[in-house]
Amino acid sequence: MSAQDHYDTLSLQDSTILAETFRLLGDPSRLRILFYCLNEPKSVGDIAEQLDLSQTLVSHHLRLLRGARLVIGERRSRQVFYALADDHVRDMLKDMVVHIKEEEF
Amino acid sequence: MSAQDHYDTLSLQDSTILAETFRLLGDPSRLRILFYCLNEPKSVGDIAEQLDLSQTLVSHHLRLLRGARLVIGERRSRQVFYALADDHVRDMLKDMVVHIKEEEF
DNA sequence: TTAATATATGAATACATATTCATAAGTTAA
DNA sequence: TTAACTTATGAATATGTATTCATATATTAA
Repeated sequence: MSAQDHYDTLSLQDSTILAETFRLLGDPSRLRILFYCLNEPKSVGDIAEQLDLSQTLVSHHLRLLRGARLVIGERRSRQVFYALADDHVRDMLKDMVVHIKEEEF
Repeated sequence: MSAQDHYDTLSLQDSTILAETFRLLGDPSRLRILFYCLNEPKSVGDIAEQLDLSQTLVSHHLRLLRGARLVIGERRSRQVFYALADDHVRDMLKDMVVHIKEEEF
């Protein structure tokens, strides 16, 4: 993106794409899943157990996150390990936490 | 936030707060409103006209955004001008666009 | 005051979605 | 093969929410 590009007009299409990502981040369970997988891949069962969510629910959420390319899954024998899709997603999440924590409530 | 703090565990409370913000950003109309007000305050009627949204709908969305302290409104005689609440919100939105645009789809 | 303009609010509706339950599908061990 | 383990999927439900309509509130002009 060049320096002269501006952000103040968001096309209908761009806003829809961007909103879709935000919408997926707008659920506490999904956010916790993403942050739990932030640094290293985690298995579905591990996620469910550590975050105290049902295995079924975790699977459903992971499917949505996969569809938006926020995570990728890799099968290792019986288990499937999920990780953030790339560093952009990782940095984005870290940035968001910084921004949120900087707000005084 | 100090350097030794980590991001990989998001408490239930933190995830709820963070998700609430993301959820609000996860709507195309609200996103467009926020970006339209990114650089200078805009009146409700101006927003509605330029984004082709009903005045009522814009008001409803602005109320939600106000509630989350993402925007602030200032009355100038008959009109009310809305602006982003602070630079954190502004930077956050700009960062997100950069991240999204960097993804190759 | 009344009229006109600008914004906000409450109710109603239609649609989306988070969660649970039951069960299927994939993988490994016996 | 069967059995155990792990993950995914489809249906059902209950809750949430974006949008519209009608109307109220606030401000200014006449």
